[in-house]
Amino acid sequence: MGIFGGQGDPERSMALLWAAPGAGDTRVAPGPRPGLSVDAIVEAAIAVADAGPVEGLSMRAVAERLGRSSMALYTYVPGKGELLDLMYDRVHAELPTRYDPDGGWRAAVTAWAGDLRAFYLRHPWVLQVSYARPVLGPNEQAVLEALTGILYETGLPARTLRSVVSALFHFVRGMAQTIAESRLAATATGVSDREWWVSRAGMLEKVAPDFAERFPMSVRLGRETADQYDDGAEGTSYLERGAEETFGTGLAVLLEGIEATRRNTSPGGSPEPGGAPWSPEGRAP
Amino acid sequence: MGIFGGQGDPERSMALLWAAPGAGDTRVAPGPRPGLSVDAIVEAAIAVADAGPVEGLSMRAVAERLGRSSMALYTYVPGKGELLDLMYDRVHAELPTRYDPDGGWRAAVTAWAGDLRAFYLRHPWVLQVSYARPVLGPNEQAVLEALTGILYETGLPARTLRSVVSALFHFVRGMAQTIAESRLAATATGVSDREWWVSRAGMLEKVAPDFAERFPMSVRLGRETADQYDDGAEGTSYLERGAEETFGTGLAVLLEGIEATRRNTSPGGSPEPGGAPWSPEGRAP
DNA sequence: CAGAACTCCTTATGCCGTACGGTATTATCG
DNA sequence: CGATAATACCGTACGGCATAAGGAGTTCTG
Repeated sequence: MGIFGGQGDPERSMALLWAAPGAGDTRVAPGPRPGLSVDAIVEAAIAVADAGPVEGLSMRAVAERLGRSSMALYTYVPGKGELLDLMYDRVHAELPTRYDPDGGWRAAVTAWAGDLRAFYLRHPWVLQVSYARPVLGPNEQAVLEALTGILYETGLPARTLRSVVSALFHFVRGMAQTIAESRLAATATGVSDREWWVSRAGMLEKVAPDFAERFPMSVRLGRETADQYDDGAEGTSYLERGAEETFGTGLAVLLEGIEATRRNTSPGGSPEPGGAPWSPEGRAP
Repeated sequence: MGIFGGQGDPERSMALLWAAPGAGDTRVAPGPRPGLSVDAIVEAAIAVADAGPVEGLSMRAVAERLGRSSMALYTYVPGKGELLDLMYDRVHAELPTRYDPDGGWRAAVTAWAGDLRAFYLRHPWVLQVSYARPVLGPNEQAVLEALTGILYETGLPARTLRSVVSALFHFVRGMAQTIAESRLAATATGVSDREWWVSRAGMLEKVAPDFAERFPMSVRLGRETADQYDDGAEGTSYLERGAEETFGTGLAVLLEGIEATRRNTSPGGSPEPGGAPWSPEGRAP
């Protein structure tokens, strides 16, 4: 999903993204002194986006926070899309650029994933930015660089490594998104996760009394994992505690997969991990 | 990423979702004969959404396709959010509800993932619907049921199984989203993936001449995986062929992870897969 | 035939991004 | 000093969006 970044004059976008942080101080041009700066606008926009749902991020809202009219922003930034690209890369500077390799790649990947997860939860709007045509700013590149460096330790061939990088990103993004949206929904509607699920379960019973026969496996899974978080502890919500376990376990499974693939590969045999081959045609109509 | 579904009167939403397909034929109420139906509206909306980017899905556009005014839709459907929920569940009926268990769980999961991927590519807008507070319709439930059934074959404990289900969904969604957005960007801007990357690479060189020193691992990965798809074959695009390999390999790694976790677990020992434990605090500022 | 129930429409409100043109400010050049 | 040009910022306006409110016409039940 994704909201798309700017499309107007990519050269200008890239220049803005990669501009040295404190550049362009000396002023010689005529005209009134600039009261704003690209940096200030990006910062304000991040604050607005962090404060609520993505839809709240409007040019008007950002300008208001800076005491200007929305049109004043267009002096500094080509449009909303480009602003989003700048915000996107800027916040990525929060993430570590290096992980200690001494503890082994598993520990490093685990730390990387945890940091990224926490980062997405701090800035959920980042998850709205499309990653098909990446922003290609320096800070996101650094995050990718860190993970790539860690994974080269595994000795996996480059093509497999690329796949693993993708899988890890998608996993962390997906998990974080679930939690972020859940939080958002809770504050937006005033209904907690638990209340929501309880009420929904009740409705399901009414509207689909044959649920247990139609979906036996789902019911079984629900039964066997239920009641674990019913202790009513404070702090994180019902769903979030479950999500944390899901994250940890899922990540562990992925790491096991990397380890196993590594073992299969390193003898110098086929560069492909084992398992059934996959071909792109779906079987559905 | 996520557009949220309806929030007005959940009872009505659930009733609409779980309504029997051909129900409510006999007409006794006064008033003019209904010229539309929920089904017809949902179908039209799906057609509109499939035809282009999600932003093109507006109440006006759907109504226009049906020869009505946008407000006429509100007679049948509470609002856009609820309509989206209905569309979401409706298309999920395209997916198989059962996978042959005789070939083993690996083959079945592979088939499931391939089908789901193809499905998302047929209906990219589905990826925009939030899955934090699931729609909980019958057809999506059936997809979950199918995967759960397959995975119970592995003998994994329920809690691990839940994590694996999540990981698989996030993986397929993420991979499909990359391709879908890439296609969208290509048709929207008229610039192919390859052109885009080439042009971007050129800009990067200009704007960040020290790229190779700053990001050596990324450069190495790029070098070692480059030129594989340079044969200029027709059909699928440059990026998509890479994405297909990435999908297959990533899925294989995941399956390896499931297999390894299964082996670690089945002796009756700890129900947790191996590897470093994960704790929810990030280390970043 | 009266009244109620129902479908569908027109209109209006308040958002959004941003195009256009105007005004005030500040530098440089003569 | 005055003229000129470049710049920052603003007011207004356009076309889009979801949807609230209320009205017109249609079809049933009594």
